Formats: sequence, structure tokens, C-alpha cells
Amino acid sequence: MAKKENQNIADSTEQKIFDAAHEVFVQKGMDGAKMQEIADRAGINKALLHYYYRSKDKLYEAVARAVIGRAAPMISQLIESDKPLEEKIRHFIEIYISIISKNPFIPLFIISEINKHPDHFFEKILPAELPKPQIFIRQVEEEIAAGRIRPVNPKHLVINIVSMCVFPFIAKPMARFALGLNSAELKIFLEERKVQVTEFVLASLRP
Amino acid sequence: MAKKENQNIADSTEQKIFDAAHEVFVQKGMDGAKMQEIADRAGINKALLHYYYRSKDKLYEAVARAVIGRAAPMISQLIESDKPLEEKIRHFIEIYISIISKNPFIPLFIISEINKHPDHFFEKILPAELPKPQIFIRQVEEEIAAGRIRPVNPKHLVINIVSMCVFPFIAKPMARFALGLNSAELKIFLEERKVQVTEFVLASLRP
DNA sequence: GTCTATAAAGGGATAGAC
DNA sequence: GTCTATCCCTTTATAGAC
Repeated sequence: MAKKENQNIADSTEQKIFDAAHEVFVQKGMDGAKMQEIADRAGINKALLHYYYRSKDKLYEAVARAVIGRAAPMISQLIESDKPLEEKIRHFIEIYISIISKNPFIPLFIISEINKHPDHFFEKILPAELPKPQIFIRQVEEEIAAGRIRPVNPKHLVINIVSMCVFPFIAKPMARFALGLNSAELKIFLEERKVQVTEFVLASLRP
Repeated sequence: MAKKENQNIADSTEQKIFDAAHEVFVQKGMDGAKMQEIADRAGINKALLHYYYRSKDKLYEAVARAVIGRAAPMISQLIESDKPLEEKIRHFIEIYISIISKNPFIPLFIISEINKHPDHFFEKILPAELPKPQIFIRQVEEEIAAGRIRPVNPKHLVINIVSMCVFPFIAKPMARFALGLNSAELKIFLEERKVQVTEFVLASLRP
């Protein structure tokens, strides 16, 4: 397991193609991505793309599946733990915004592609185990019954939290424009949201 | 101003083309849209598209500019009125969700296209007068100073409200899947959000 | 103004040499 | 495995008849 073997895995042509395809597909979507651009970015030519992945469809499928396959378990883990509700909410918002900060194109990629090619996505790409918020919802109901939080519809609460975490990242350019922020200020603003969203949610839940 | 003249405006070939292009571009984006499909949907042939609009780019630009030009003033009007804060928030959420319900593809269209072609959008499409939330922000600060609402960062409040209104619509398929709703149930759920989001926000603002 | 036919460009895929 | 050259289908755009 010397350098040679590691290199075969990490810097292999197949991996370079996959990484390049990942970048391009995630930023431009299936329709906007061009095989030529992927080849250029990988530093090889179009023919090699077809050598490793038979077609554009296959390459796209590999990328899309990897994106979903990476995102889904992280979210499941967050939601399905057995921590107390407040801690879970704090933790969820913190981690969720951190992940998106590091992968800012992923949410829009998933949403756009599901909207444009829903059948393809739900049949071929989505793994069986997309995170389900049932446990979280039951937990909210228990807290309400015990009078520890204000009565709210738990499904709407879930959507509210996810909306506030995700939307600002996919609407970044508009947010910059509307709030009059430069690039650095926007970065700070998005980081602040960890605290701001958490406080906003917990304040709304107080009985 | 008999039928003939009205028809020249509303049912003119140019208008039919524009309407068809609007549908297709908004649903599929610049890259996904095909001139053939637009021609078919307008009930004419491809050559006529080029007769009225010189190129696909030009046609897209016309559509995009119209979409933005229609959306921006509605939002400005909502934000810049001089109603009391609580009433403004209630009104904003109500109207905003209603508009999006009727035009479910518009938000994702705007967001996707800005992300894919940011230069193009900010140079050519965006009108000078995109809604600015300054008035709303000042209003929030006054309410905080008077002790009538809990201290919150007003910029984050704006983003929170918009996020909760818009995001569920652009993430519809995922919401359906995650919450286990069928098409009819989702429609009810989204309608419920007018009340749910309003309550959620106002509860969070109580001192 | 509207059509048919066709040119021209773009982009995915393959053949075959090395 | 990797490259060059090329094929061929799709899609945009134009020419020219009516």
C-alpha cells in the first residue's frame, strides 16, 4: 500500500472524471452540463469519458446517486437521534448550515433536478432510505402534550426549520442584492444564521 | 376598438409565441427549453419564432425580463406600505403564498437561472427597482426600541419569513416524499402554511 | 406573415491507431 | 488506457416560395 496504490484510487483517471463531472453537473444540471466541459476540467478528452462511463446519462446517474447517497444519511442521523428536543433542534440547525456552507450547490442541484426529471430521480437515484422525520414529529407531539412547548403543527415546524436553513443558500445572489451585502458580508450573515435561526425557532416554541 | 383590435393584441401570433415560451422556459430553464417545443405549444413553426424574436437568447431575455418585472413590484408594494408591523407581516405571508401557489414555477426559475447565468441576469434582466426591505427593517427596529417585540436581527427576520413562504414550493416533491403526502394533501398543507407561518413568526416576536 | 426546406452549429457517441 | 478523427443526431437559424 505504497504511494502507487493510493494514487491509483485517488488520482485515477476515473476519479478525475468523476470529480470533474460532479462539479459541472452540480452547478449546471443535466441539461446545462456539456461533456466537453467535463473532459476539459478533468484534463482529458471526450472519448475517455465514454470509455469509463458509457454515456452522459450513466455519468450523471453516478454523480447524482453519490450526491444523494452522501446527503441522506447525514440528515437521517441528525433527525433520528434520541436527544431532547431543544438540543436536537440546536444541533440540527448548527450542523445543517455547516454542511450546506461547505456544499453550497448541492441543495439547488437536488431540487432543480427533481423538478425537471422527477420520474428519473425517484426511480433511479433516490435510495430507499431518505430521511423521514416521523421520530422528530412524535417527539414534538410529546413535548406539546407535556406542556413544555407551545402547541404547533409538527410537520410545519419541520418544514419551517429546513426552509430557514436551506433557502438563504440557494437564493444567495438575491439575498446579497436585497440586503445590500458584499461577498464577505454575506458569508458572515450566513454564519450568523446558526444562532439567529436557533433563537427564532426556540422563541416561537416557548409556551 | 372592436373585436378585431383586441384580438390583434391578445391573440396575436407574437403573444401566442411569448406565452408558449413563458411556459416552457419557466418550467425547463434556458438550457432545457427547446425551440421546437415552444413552436408546437404556440401552434406555429420554428421559423416564425425567429421572425418575431431573432434568436433563442432574445426570446429568453424577453420572458425572463417579464417574469422579474412582474414579480418585483408586487413584492415592493407589500414591503413598502406603511401598515403596522403585525398587520404587514400577516398580509405579506398571506399574499406571498397566494401568488406563489398560482405561479409555482416562478421562484425556482428565477433562482436557477440567476445561479446558472448570474452575469447575464444582473446585467440584462434585473430592473433597477428590485424590492428593498429597508423600510420594513427600520419598522422592526422601531418596534424593538419601543419594547413591543422581542429583539431580533431584522435582516434575519426578513430572510426567515421569505424562506418559509418560498422554500416549501420549490421543494414540493421532497416535501411530499418526506412527509408522506399525496398530491391533494400537499395542496392542503401548503394552503395551511398561511396560518402556520404567520403564527410561528408572531409567536417568536412576542417580547 | 406564414410556411417548407435546408443550411449551420453543437454536442453525444464511436472507430481505430498508438 | 489514451488519443485523434469522425460520425450522426439534435437543435438553432436562415433562405426562399407563397
